[in-house]
Amino acid sequence: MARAATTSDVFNAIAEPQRRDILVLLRGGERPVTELAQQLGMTQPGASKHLRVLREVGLVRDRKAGKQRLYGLDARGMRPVHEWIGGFEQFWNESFDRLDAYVQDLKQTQEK
Amino acid sequence: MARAATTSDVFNAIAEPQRRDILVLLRGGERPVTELAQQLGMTQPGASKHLRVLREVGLVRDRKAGKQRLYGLDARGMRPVHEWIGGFEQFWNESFDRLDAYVQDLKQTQEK
DNA sequence: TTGACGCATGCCTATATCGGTATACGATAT
DNA sequence: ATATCGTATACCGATATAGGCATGCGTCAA
Repeated sequence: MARAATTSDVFNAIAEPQRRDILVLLRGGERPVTELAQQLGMTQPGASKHLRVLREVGLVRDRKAGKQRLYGLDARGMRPVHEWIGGFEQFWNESFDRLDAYVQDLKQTQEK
Repeated sequence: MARAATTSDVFNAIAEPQRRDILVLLRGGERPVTELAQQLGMTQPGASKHLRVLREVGLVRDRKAGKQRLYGLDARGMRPVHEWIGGFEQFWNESFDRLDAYVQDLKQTQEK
């Protein structure tokens, strides 16, 4: 078979470092494509493509403003990710019996 | 050029649905590869490959147990993701001036 | 109308997976 | 030593990107 589709999946959309950078920039407010491209050191077509992916998963919205097209953040789409990750929160705070046991075990089983 | 490397990047590791499923299962405790593969309806080699990725980014740990190899969750690696997403939390709760303005604008600009 | 500017797309290449199958490896049991 | 079980890997095929370049389209100014 092949790879899983990336678009239309928020988890995949934010898996790209450059797309994360775009989202961070957009926290500061709407920005035109060219400005984003410039600030992130990427080509205009490159920025447009990433923005397209972000738009398709609903993380950004765009509106026309004269010749420009302003992109703005719509962070609501990140909620599912936040919730999914939140389901693991207790696991990184507690010092697990299981984890402890594991660590103890490592000292002996360690293949190095 | 090409695609960005997926391994050694937690964001990419959890971008794969099956890998997320594995992580969820592991919240219930350590599991041998075969059991994971079976419960998730994937082949054993398939499970092993995903586990390898998860191991490389530090989300799971393994230890030998006789003939078996038990995989356990190490959720600490998810913290960076949680924190990054958390940086957007205020943006999905507030009803933005910017977002409001945008919505208003949509009603007119809407290209449909 | 003609230009210039801002963006989106199409096309093309290289590459990183994902999945499946076959197989090699390590450990336990006979 | 040999067979068997549990896993990890090698190999292969199909495909979805990420990026770069060229180009098309829409908007505003002269």
